[in-house]
Amino acid sequence: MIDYLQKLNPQQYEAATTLEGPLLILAGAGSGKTGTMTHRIAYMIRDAGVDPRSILAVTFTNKAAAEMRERVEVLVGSVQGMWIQTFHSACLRMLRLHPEQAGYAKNFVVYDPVDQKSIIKGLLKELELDPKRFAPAYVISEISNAKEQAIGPGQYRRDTGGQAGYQELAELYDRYEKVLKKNNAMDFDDLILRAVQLLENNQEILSYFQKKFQYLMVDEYQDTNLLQYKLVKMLAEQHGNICVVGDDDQCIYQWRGADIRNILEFEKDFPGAKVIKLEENYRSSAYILEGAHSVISRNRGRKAKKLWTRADKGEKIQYYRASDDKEEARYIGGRIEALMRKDPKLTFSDFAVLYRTNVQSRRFEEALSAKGIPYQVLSGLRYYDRKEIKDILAYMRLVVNPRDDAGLMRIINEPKRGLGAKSQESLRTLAAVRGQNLMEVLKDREIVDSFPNKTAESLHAFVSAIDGLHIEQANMSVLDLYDAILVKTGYLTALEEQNTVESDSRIENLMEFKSVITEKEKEKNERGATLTLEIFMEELTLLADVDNHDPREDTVSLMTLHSAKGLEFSVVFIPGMETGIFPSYRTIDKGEGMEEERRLCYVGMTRAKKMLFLTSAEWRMLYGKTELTSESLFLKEIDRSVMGGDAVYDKKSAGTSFARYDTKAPYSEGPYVSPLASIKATRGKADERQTLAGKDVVAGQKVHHEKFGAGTVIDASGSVLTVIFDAHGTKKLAKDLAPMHKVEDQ
DNA sequence: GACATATCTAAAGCC
DNA sequence: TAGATATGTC
Repeated sequence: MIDYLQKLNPQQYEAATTLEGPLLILAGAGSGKTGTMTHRIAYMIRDAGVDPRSILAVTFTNKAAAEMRERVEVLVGSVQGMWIQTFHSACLRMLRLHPEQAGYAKNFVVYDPVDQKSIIKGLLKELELDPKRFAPAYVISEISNAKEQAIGPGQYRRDTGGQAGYQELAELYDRYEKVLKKNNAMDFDDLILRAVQLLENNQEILSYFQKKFQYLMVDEYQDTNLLQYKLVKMLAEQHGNICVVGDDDQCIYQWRGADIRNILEFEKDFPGAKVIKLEENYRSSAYILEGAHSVISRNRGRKAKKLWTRADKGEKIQYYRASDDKEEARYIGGRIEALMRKDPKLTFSDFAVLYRTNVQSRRFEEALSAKGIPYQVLSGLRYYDRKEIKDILAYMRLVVNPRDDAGLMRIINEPKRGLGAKSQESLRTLAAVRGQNLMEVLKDREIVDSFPNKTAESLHAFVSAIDGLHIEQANMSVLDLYDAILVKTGYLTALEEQNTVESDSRIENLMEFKSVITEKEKEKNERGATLTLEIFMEELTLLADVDNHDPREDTVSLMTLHSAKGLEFSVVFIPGMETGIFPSYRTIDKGEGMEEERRLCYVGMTRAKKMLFLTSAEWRMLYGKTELTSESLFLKEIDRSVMGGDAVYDKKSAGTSFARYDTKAPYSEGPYVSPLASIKATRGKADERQTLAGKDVVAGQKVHHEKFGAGTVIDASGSVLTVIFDAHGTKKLAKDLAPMHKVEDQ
């Protein structure tokens, strides 16, 4: 056996040394997936004589790509020549090599969601559509979905023809595509779609890449969508050397297009495929694994597998039902303190609170700061989403590609230069009438002069600034250009004049951004290349997350279950184990959605190395209302034998003790009916008693409803509090009970 | 264009 | 409840 492969277990070793033919590595949580993949690449290069240039490894996130690159570098010394990239950047790279064949001009730009939104907004105006009925976000998601299915505007129109509202959507989609084409721009979905089309329509280009990439690897294969599948399939068609790594149990992104069938049907899609299961877990203690398994095994659509560990049984899973959401947070804070007192080796960064929705974070922030516990919240907000950064990026883009209308619209009045909605409106119209890009229109002196004096002046100044930068740009470093933009556009001056706390922090961010550029330049220089503006822009647009999780900081981590995928912590808390929160009310009566929630639960549980705490709150304030909650179905699915002795279920609601649930109940198809009815509460004045299915209810009365189940009407602080048990625990019932009255904090 | 007020809505977020 | 967005007023 080769020395560096010695650390691998037999399955990992086999996976790392199987190079030819289709290979599916089913890598369970904590099974050493990345190590296996990187060793596989190392083996190719060090022992199998594979040319690094013939390796293509794709991941979903920049973080994953960076990690893979780093670890391969450690093993092999260099990643030179290999394509270790995200799906999007790999596609972009192919498209940059053949823009014309893909139907674009050389300097095409990549639009982000903000640009998309501004385009859709413009189109809504143009078509005089109601932005409420056609919310930009909704329109964008429709378009995105269509593109992920490789459905163009024409087919979209045909497919949806006749249905109310779809006519307009089809028109929007069609025009949206035309705008992008005219602006020489692609959105994120285009990157994959156009790359696939490029290969589909150009046999030579396809053959070139098929020959070039003799060895393909795909990480997180369970998250691939139809287009990504097509891409991989095409590239692998000739040689079949395709290795995909993934875990169907961790497919938690179906809602954004991931198609779990890709991994489930890999062997069908790639005949002769070898399947290797990595089932030895190196992360969690046995009780935790057992608990996670008892949950995930309820899913039907999954590949049979079971993680095991050599580690001790460890601590049982703890469950705590708090009285309300505040107490739940206090409890978690208290537990962190107590555990750290007990075990001095624990640091804050050993703890994570993983919640289902971002709104839950607030309570934990409050509770942790009250106790003086340092924490960091990993929110969806990203560094490059900051306005000032986006603005400067838009300037850069416009300088590179003057046809970039979305970029221009973004910054034409940023900083304020008197070019408000009205001027923008007429510019847009002019451009539309003349079929030109905004910049082309602006370059026409006559047109600009036809605007009111002040406006014309501003426009001239704007055009000449951009134009000047466009010309100078060729002989400038990225950093110099950045400075020039800040100064010549008046952006920096405007901020300085504001002189507020906010503008100060913006300036700070802008300065911080300079170090990002410097770093990138250094990086490139080390590899003997120079950082061109184009390359820089590219990397930035596709760089979504600057890994805002800083593991070096000793803080408790607060994040959603989704963003926890791939991470691990000694002690994990999963709060909000309640019907409606987790599983989310939106999925409760949908089998598919429910399976995904269950996978999410599995992902969350398997993040824990040593201890896992699940909590729920009896009363929870949500959307301004306080409601009685019921415990999550998932709690009942965890095998009792791995739960800590002091786990108390529904200690306050009589008749709902844990023992009543048959945790081994067979998993059945159809709507998920929780054995435990959930409770909705509403308070009205005594003379405004709610009726339930035509029945008048009064305080203290037991009620029964064939659909909603049994419940009791109880009395709270003088007025009637109607409590209804509902088999689904969804908001549907709330509607049935309207009008609802607010329930004050108990 | 800035600011105040009204209204609406509520999951997750990779590139 | 809280935030985002739309609308109103100066």
